[in-house]
Amino acid sequence: MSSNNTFSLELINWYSINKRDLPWRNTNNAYFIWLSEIILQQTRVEQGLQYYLRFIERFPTIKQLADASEDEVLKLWEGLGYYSRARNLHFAANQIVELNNGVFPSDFDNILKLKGVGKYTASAIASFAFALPYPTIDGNVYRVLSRLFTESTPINSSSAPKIFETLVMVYFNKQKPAEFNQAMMEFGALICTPANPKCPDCPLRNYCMAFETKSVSNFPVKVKAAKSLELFFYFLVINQNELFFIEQRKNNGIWKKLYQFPLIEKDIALNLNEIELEIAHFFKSNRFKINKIHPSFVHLLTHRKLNITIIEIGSNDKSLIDKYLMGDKNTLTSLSFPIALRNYIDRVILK
DNA sequence: AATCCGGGGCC
DNA sequence: GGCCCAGGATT
Repeated sequence: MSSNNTFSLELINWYSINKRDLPWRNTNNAYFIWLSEIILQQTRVEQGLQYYLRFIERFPTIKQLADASEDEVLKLWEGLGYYSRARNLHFAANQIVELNNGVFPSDFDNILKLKGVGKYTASAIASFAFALPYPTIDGNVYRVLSRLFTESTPINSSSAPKIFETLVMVYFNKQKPAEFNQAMMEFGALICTPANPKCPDCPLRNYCMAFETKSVSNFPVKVKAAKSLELFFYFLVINQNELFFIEQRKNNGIWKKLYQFPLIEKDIALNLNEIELEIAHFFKSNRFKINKIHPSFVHLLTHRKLNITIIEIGSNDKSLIDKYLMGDKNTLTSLSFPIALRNYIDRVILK
């Protein structure tokens, strides 16, 4: 297919008129573009925008990001979710400083070597920052392509990447890779939306096989996810003269490297008597008494339904100081906690 | 090849 | 209550 195919020209023309004015679109700085792509992984533009502005203000250069502590990067990321993105971003900044003297790599293979950068993100940076001809296939593009071609392969199946790479190359514009890629994603975000796509206003509906066959609502096809697991989290808040017992999550699983209060994690709900027994067992001590049990609330993750109960307990048992960090209110403010705990900390402890 | 990893907005 | 979002790492 020639790179000046009418589809790509009409798409790019639509984009030039209708694109949103976003800060990472007004720069050629590969570092800023990389940062925006990491923030926007599985994240809506409106949700990521303030984080992007915060990061480029605090870390104007890769070197400054690399020199920061992991805790500070996580704190700046607090509330955005998928925290491995922040850890990998920080790690990759150090990769760039050590291996390339702080200069962002300018070829696809070396961009792809950065931790946290997969094929999509490498293609996005390569095309946006360096005008290299790599197509981006994100969730938007999967959806747009599946409708254009009435492609029934589930977009989250293992065979999807190869099939949709072939489809995108039908229309890909190698002379204007940045414009084509951004236009396809913006088109998916604004016109060819998941629910209630704006087909009556669609400038490309003459190319759309799903529109022609009145089957737009059947695409994209997706394999249903497994039912999420329900868990019961009991956070134990110990406040001794304005010093709080906290710990950093280390093991594999959610919220890795974030901070939290001592946690009893169960797969069934506990009654009051069972909670008391669990606390005694947890601390191997009978010298704790419950001061307050806050109403339980549900915190939903993609694969988990967490029923969270925050329990304030008291003790004069000093034997625990070695096992936990002792944080004051300033510590609670400055460290990165899961958002469910952050809400409690801000509302109840810090007021 | 399947599973895990957050939080928020929309329907 | 389910789905989706400028996906990637791990097993």
